Amino acid sequence: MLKIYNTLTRQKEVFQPLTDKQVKMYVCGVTVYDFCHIGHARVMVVFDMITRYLRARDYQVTYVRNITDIDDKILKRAAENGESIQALTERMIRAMHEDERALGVLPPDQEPRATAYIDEIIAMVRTLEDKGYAYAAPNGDVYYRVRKFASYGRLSQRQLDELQAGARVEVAEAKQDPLDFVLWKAAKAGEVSWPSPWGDGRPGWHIECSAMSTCCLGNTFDIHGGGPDLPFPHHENEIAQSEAATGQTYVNTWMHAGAVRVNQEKMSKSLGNFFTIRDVLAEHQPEVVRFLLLASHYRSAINYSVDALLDARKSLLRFYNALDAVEVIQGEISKQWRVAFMAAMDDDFNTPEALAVLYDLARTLNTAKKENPAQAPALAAELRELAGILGLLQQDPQAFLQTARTETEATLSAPEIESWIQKRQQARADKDFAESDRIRDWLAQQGIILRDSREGTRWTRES
RNA sequence: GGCUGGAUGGCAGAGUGGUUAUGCAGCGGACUGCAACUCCGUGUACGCCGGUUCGAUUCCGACUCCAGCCUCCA
Repeated sequence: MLKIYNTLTRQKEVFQPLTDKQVKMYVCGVTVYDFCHIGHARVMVVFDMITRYLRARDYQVTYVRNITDIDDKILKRAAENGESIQALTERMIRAMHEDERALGVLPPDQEPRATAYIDEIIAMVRTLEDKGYAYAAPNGDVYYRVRKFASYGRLSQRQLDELQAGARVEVAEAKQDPLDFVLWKAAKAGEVSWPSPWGDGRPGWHIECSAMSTCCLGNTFDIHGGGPDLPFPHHENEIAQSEAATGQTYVNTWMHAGAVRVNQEKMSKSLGNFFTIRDVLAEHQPEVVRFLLLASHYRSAINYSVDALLDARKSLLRFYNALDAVEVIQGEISKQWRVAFMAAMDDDFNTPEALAVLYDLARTLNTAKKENPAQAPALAAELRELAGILGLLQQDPQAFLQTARTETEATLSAPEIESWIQKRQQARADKDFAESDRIRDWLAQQGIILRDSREGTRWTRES
């Protein structure tokens, strides 16, 4: 029985999709004006893990993640760069895809872009206007009349009057109420725009998600996800827009990933303390980053640091050492690990507990390699298969072990290393342990760690 | 100020009304020519103060501290 924590109700609930065995999920993607950072990576990896698990549990998942490709920040950045809006967004979308493929994130089933849904957005704004939830201001903007939507604030547990009291934003003159938010922005001279019943303009931020999710998944769907800073106002506004427009429940389960912190502060664009995915991947293996992101529960805050990455790498070394030098062949083994793994994941996607099961399986595999070799291939197969549900441990063990942490640390080539190992083997055969140790120490200085076994000497590039 | 989370052993990180994960580090042992890898053993830690209870880290209340949202942000 799968339970998921619902932000709307602040508790874990038994997950019951609208249609049996089918899951419709929408996740808020990124605004493509810059490279993605580790906070974005967390949302990508977490919802990828969730999708993989749901599929492993035989759900048919339709996973939609949007791309915001029109927005004030994009206009500003494109102007700064002296490039067209399209050139900027295409470049960033390409970079985002590279980043997430590196992290083992499977492509969503659909990746709708805001600029491809202008007609649908306009149609939804018109519906809101017809129903009295939206009004055109004299300046050409169209606003949502927040106080008309009775349950506004439910998701983020906010009282309207308190919101108003705490408002620090400059209130646009054209708004009838300071709480109202923009659905359609009138274009200023020279700005990119689309024609609409209210004049040339572009969509507000929140409306695109309402329009695209509804178009792709229907008026009501199962799961809506996003980052930790989205419940208010973004998701709150989405609910107001969609439910006012369709008259139906928008989303059953709301899921939000936890923040990534740096030195106990949220990693964010505005604080400027963010690390882009590509910068991190220049110095760390992608799977290490993915492991770090899944080693904590998806809702808890995690602290990003190089030390945390090194710890994650050590964990992966343990797993890949277990998978090294063993055949991977499915066979009859105890179901205990699979049962425990699924139980952990059924509990709101508890990946730390699921990983604990995999550590136990890895230890059993290590023991079997020595004491019960006939069982080892099946244990290895189970380990790889269960880890695969998390998108982990799918590399060739040697490939992982022999990859340097950073590009620059790969000083010796593999053939060179093999050659030194040969020389050392000869020395060992001659019982010339002084020479043997001299070679091993020298290789260690180059970052190469040797492991002798009956099957021969294997090597690992240390971090 | 309002709202929402959190505070677990040296570090990371789950979880539970009583048997107190897991990983890293440390210590002892096995394996090894010596190591590394691996295996075995070893750690009663749950912010503070009250309350409920036979019993609370786990439930309730107050407090302290940390973080997030309330403004663009995943």
